[in-house]
Amino acid sequence: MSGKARYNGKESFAEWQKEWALEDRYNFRTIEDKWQKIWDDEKAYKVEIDKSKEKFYALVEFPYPSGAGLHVGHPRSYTALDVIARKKRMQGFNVLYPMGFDAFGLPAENYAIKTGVHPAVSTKANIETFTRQLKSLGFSFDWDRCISTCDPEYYKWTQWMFIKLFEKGLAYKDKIAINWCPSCKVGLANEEVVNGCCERCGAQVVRKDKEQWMVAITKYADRLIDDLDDLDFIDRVKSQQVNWIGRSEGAELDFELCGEDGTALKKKMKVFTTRPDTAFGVTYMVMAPEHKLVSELVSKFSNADEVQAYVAETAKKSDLQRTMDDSKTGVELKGIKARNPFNNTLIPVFISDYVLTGYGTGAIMAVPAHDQRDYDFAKKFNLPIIQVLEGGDISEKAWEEDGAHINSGFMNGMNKEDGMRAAIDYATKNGFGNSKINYKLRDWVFSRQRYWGEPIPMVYCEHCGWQPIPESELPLTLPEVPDYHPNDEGESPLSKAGAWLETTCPKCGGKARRETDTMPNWAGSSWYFLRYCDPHNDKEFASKEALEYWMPVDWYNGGMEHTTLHLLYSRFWHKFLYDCGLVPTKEPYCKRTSHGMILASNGEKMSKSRGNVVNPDDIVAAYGADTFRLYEMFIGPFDQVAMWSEESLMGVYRFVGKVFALFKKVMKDVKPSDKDLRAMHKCIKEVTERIDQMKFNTAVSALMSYVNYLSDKQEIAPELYETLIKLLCPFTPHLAEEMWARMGHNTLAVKESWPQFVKELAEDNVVTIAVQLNGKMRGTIEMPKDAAKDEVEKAAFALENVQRQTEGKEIRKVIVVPNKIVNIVAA
RNA sequence: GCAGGCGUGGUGAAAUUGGUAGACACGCCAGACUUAGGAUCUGGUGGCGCAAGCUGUGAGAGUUCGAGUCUCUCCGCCUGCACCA
Repeated sequence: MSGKARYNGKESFAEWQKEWALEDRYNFRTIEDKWQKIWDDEKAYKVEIDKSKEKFYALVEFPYPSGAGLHVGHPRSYTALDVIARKKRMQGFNVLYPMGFDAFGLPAENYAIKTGVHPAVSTKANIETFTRQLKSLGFSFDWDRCISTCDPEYYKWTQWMFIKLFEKGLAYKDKIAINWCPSCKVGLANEEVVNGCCERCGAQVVRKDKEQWMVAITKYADRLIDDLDDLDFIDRVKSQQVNWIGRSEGAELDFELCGEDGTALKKKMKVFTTRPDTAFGVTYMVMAPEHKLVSELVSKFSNADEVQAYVAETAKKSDLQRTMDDSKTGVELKGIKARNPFNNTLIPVFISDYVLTGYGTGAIMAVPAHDQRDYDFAKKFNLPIIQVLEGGDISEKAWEEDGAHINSGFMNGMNKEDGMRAAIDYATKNGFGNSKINYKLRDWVFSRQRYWGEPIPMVYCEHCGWQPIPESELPLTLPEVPDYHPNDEGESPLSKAGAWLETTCPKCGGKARRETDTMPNWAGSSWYFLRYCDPHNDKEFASKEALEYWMPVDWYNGGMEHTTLHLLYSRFWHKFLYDCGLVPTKEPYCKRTSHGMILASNGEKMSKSRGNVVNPDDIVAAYGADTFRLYEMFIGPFDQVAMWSEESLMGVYRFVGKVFALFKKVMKDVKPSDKDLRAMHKCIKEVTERIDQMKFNTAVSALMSYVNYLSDKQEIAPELYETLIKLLCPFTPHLAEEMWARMGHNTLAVKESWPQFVKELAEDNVVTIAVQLNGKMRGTIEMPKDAAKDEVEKAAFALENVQRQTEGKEIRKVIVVPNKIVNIVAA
């Protein structure tokens, strides 16, 4: 550390202090610039492995460096974990709190298409802006560990891990429907489809099958559910992940298809059902319009034209539109029937878009009496409804509760459990079905026909099929391309990369062609927390030593919107690496919390188009980083949405100014009174506990109450003020540093130790007890803490109000809750 | 549609997890002060009422000595839905 920087060019600390004494206005600009520079010069937040200390790994979701710059929502999460990281550091932990950039993505590419600016150029500029903005807020990131997913030294390892997935059979190619704009001839992201039309040209978007790289996350479905048990994730994250994976137990059953007259077509229609026991109530069957049996059997349909028209119509709808639509549509496949294997009846077969190809087998047996969607469909198409579970009235709606089986042959009288078992046994014995576990979770579509992403390190050889490129050729860097549009077949812009495409097969040495698809954003963000542990390693993605010291992440905070995608993908990815013996823990994150969004003052989302965006730069310029940080912590409950309010921010600004001004009342020789110490210890206790619980808003309230208490005093003992500085340090580090120095210290406040509270002093020795009569408040009594029950009761009855209102009444019961309440029940 | 969440003064909210509803702020009202500042300080501020008191946590019911908190029904709002990240 350089004395020059510390004393701002002055020879001695005393000289510098003298200069301050003249300045009694809170000048955040000078203070913040000064301390940011000192922290930077001294690398105050640089962290290394130190086995003598307990580690703490705090992580926030790294941002996508958009052209719009930092949003006021970003610092909510970053400040929160900065507060936690700083407190942990003061408590003696070796804290890793890193930051980086999730830098590949669609917006940079669209910007390139529009302007011709290479995504690497615009991304670099955006990262610089973000870095400047983040640094202006005084976060305690170890900037030496900053990473970017678009850096070849980083994505080398993303590609390396993909090859591992391929080698273990978890990456494969499959046909998947994409959004296709027939006019632009491009595949569109969901976000680029507006009301079923192309965002750029307005043409009707259709679904089109395309070969894509897939990753078999479903193979990990059970472990992704089961291992949640041992994790400290907030409940709504856990339940949302469990529901997203959507495990359900049931059966797969085969229904024979036949002609109208019952002649077998030698085709089976496989369905998944969670209620095979209701099979006697099946009155029709439904396939998704894309189901392959539809095209295979098209010659058998007497209404083939109608069927094909419906299939074409369905291609225009997304899965989301299909499930959201209430009105059931569909077409009967005239000319064929299905045979119910349980009772041999022939039933009609339909196609309808309420059945999706992606879930189960893409076909269902419909039980209209006991499923509302089937019921609606049956009513619309005048299909029979047969009740097989006792209990409800099915004249108006489906009966979706349980009941004993009726009209169900061998299952009659059985409950759900027995019925399920009997139905599956029957199906197994007769060879038309078996029990089956199904998931809503689908395998991960890993291909993008885009430029600005990691190239998929695979080559295709006529003889050997798909082969990964040798490790020595990694990273496979993005080639330059003449333009960033996909080609007319919708192939990635990389298909125009000329000579880059041609290579040799790593297996047979023959001619081979490179994969032109790139990876999705989620790839790079699936393992970035591992790279932070050892970001400059060029031999491995991170050393074993670094991983064993730093992993797992102790506390990970991020948005709810990432719960089902990023958070699940990265848990899966990590488990895969664990299975390969590459990481020491089976889960990446011990604790996961989530912050609420910050909305504009009118409750709307902040957006450029609405013109209600608050730029963090303006706030820092007008009020300073400390006020900004403290306001974001005070704005409301951390896990809920909050509305931006410059008036509330002003209140916080006043508070910060008050803390600054309070310094003048600090007198060297004043000793704290017992009451002072109680106030101080209470504040330490509340701030300490509330930070751990992420109740930042009430932690700030506690600080405000303490400052109000100190403000009422004429003279303040140094101990009281220094404790305040330390407690404020995680929230307003610049101010804390400044006041710490003004108190005459030449150490850094951020490296001081966190104050401890004495339990006895943090609690009041006199308590106010509420006195109720029949549950209604009638007054309060002051009692020493833990006073005897009968003493409390006596004092309660002594209240004038109580005497008056109990006069002539019978006292039936007196409830005394120690230190809290006395309730007298009288009549 | 499915899934998760939220609902308390004029506003943001708090409530030791079943025990004094509205802490801490914003705003507002009244007053003080003057280096006229984005001031600062003091007092007040859920509603009705002169008061005693009554009433009050989206609506309705229930459990309890006691419910913002637990249970059920209903209403409203927000978020996500797999190629935005």
